[in-house]
This record gives sequence, structure tokens and C-alpha cells, in this order.
Amino acid sequence: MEIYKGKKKQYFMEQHSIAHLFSFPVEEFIEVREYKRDEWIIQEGMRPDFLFYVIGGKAKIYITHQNGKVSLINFINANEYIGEMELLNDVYYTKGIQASTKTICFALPIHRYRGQLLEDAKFLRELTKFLSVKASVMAAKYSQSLAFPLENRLADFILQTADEGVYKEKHVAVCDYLGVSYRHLLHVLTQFCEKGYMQKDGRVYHIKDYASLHALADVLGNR
Amino acid sequence: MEIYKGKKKQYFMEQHSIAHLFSFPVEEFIEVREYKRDEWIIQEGMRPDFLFYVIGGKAKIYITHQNGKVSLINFINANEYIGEMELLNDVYYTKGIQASTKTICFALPIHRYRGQLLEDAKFLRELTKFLSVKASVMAAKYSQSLAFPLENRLADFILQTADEGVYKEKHVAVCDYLGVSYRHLLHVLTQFCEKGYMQKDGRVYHIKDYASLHALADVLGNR
DNA sequence: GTAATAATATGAGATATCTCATGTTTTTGA
DNA sequence: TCAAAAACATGAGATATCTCATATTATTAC
Repeated sequence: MEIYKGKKKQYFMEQHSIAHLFSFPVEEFIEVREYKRDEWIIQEGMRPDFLFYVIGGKAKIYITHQNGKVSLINFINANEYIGEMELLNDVYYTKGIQASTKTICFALPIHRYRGQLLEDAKFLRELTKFLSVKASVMAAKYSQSLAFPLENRLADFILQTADEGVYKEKHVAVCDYLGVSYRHLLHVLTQFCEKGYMQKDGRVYHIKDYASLHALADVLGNR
Repeated sequence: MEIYKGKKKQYFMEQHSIAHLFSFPVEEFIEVREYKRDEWIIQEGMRPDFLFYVIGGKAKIYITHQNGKVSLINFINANEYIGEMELLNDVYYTKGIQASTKTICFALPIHRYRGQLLEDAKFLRELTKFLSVKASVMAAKYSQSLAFPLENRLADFILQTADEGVYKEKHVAVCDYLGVSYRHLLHVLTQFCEKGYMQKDGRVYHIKDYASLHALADVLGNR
């Protein structure tokens, strides 16, 4: 992890100003941090001392279960908060947050700002919206995971992550994300190829039949 | 649905005062409503005109999928909000909310209070906490549903809902809640009986072996 | 009260998904 | 650059879960 200083810090604070999110100045004690791919921004079980606001990159929320299984609960993208649970709740089991790409974020020291933040309607209003969306998304994922087999959820995921008709996510990450075994994921991918929806080329897959994939994904009803 | 008036209304507003949740008076346009068991408080897909605050009873959040499956996403208990998603988000697919027992709640007309509510730090702070817990609970349920078989989740559910050693939830409701088929639920319940964890007596089950059920439930790691 | 509806129950066969075993290829770190 | 670690790949058998079919009770509505 690198903490930006001087001009570099100034640059990011100007380029990605978050002044509009607060009704008081937060510049004084803010840090601009860069985490490398795979670095842990928050360790599972360890309360963070900062409230983070992501301005670039992508991170992953993980939780480890007692049976050793690891769930990738969700991704965090630019313009989203990290550590807001700990800011709000005195008791909370902290999940692990890992940078999935190089990730740049602002870090607000909680001990300095907590009181003011919890009195700031502007901040709270935006955070409330963010959390309401987060809760809805989790509810949707939860009910979909119970109501539909991998086939549908994978089709949706492929369409969401494919870039110019090419799907090339890492299988291991997708397993964690969709909550299925490696073996089963490969199985369903093979089926998609056999049915002509995709074509495997080395390590990547080319989408050949968008219509069929869409048909599978649409029944999830992600609105 | 019945709207309380006069003395009855006064009684509930005094007994369950929510003045401490707002920094401005909300009494003027508030309604006190009673919904009967199985009545719909909010119809799926229909935006509500009120923000509800439950003061008694229990309600269920449902979503209907395109394949006809219905998921019971979660329960709502006393001192929780209903309709907060619609208050916050202009576009939102409204889920169905059904009273699970007789449910009494306050109803605040959104068109009258929306502006003030979204400026009220006191209200927003509490709502933010509520939503953060909601998001966490959904995340936990999501990851548990992927990481553990019904056996574990059912053991947890039985321990949470049993009253004095007696489990007597309706099977159909439990299926929706745990997201499994009726057939499979009965199958696992039968296993629990065969293993001596419970004993079936007519339509109810008596818990015989708390230790084993706890062992199954504990691996979920619900902290 | 009686017919309709919802809930309980159970069997049998299908399918979705998992575990384990084993081998190859790619990436990473000293 | 080489060894270790991670990711990819595939087979085979087990298990969790689903669908469908069919009865038997409760509950509800008229």
C-alpha cells in the first residue's frame, strides 16, 4: 500500500473531489492510498481505522466460513464506500476486502470524523442510498441463488463481464463469486460450448449465441 | 386493513412513541394501521405512498421470480421500517410485503414528509444503521446459502424459531424462506428424526438433542 | 355444512452440484 | 532460471436437491 503525498495527492483530490458528499471540509486529515492487486485493504476480523471511498479500481468482499469455504460476496467499484459498517455499528464482524485491480481510495480517519459524519445529513443521505442499493442487490443475489441453477446465473455473469464478445474471467474467482465448485463451473461452461453458445479458444471463450445466453439470463429478472 | 382513529390511535402513538427517531414532529399526518394476517401491506411492483414503521407483529418480504418460484427474502419485525427503499430511490422494483401475523404500524405519507426526512440527520442516522444491518444480514444469508447444505441452515432455523423445545413452523413457509423444495425439507426433517435430534408428534416436532442441532447450526458462524 | 383450497405426506426417478483423485499448464517468487 | 504455487482440466462416483405424481388431512369461504 502506498500513501500519496504532495503533488500526486493534490492531483487526485482535485480530480476526484468528494467535497459534495459532505457538508463540512474533510480535506485536512484525508489520505489518498493506492493498493496493489491482491493486497488486502481490510483484513477479515480486524476493525479498520478508516472509512474508505474508492475512486478507482475494483475490490472484492470476502468472508471465510468455518468449513473453509470462501465466499466472494460482492465487488466494490469506484464511488463506493468501504468500512461504513464499522463506522455505523459498534459491534460488527469485519469482512475481508481485497483489491482486485490496482485500487485508489480516499481514507478518512474514523476517530477524527465519526462524530461529524454521523451528524451530517448530506453524508448520511448518500450513504443511506448506497446502503439501500447494497441491501437490494444482496437480496436479489440471495433469492436468485436459491431460485435458479448455475446455468442462468452464469449466463448473466458472462454477459455482464464479457468484453467485445470475449469472456475471460478466472475460473477460480468465478467459483467463489457464484458459489459453486470449480468442477461444476467447468461442466456448465462445457455445456455452453456443446450447445454452441460459446466457443473455447485457449483460455478464453468467444460468445457465439447472444440470444440463447440472454434467454437464460433474462429469467433472473435483474431489473 | 384498519386505520385506527381517536382514542385507539392516541393510545398507540403514546405507547410506541417514535418522536425520538425524528428531529421534527411527525404526528400530524401519521396514521396508525392494523393489517390482518396474510394481508398485503405493499403489493409487489406497486410503489407505496407511505413509509411504514412497524410497532407490533411480523411481516414477510416476498419476491416472485419469472419461473414462478417465490422467495421469502426476510422477515420484518417490530421497530423496523417498510418502504424505505422507495423513499430513498426514485427507481426501485418494489417487493411484496405481507403481514405474517396481525401487524400494527405507523404510516407516514411520503409526499408530505419526504423532503424533511431526507434532511434530518437523526432520522437518516437510524435508517442508515438499520440498512447496514439489513445489508449484512442479506450478505450472510447469501453466502451461507451457497456454502452450506440445508441440514445446517435448517438446524439454525429450528433453534431460532422453536419455542420451549417445540418446533412448529409451517413447512410451506419454511420452504420459501430457506429456498428449498417442500419435498427436500421433509426429507431432511425426517433425517433429523431418524438421527434422534427431534421427535415428531402430530404436526409438531420436539427437540431431543440440542447439542447435535447446535453443532450443525454453529458452523454457519452467525455472529 | 359442504365444497374448494391449502397444507401435509410419501414414493420414485431425474438433475444439479459436490468431493476426490490426478495430471497439465501457467504464473510467481527467490 | 528454476522450483513452488496457482490455475486449468478431466474423470468417476457420491450426495443434495428438484420435479412430478398421488393421497390424506386441515382450513377457509360461501
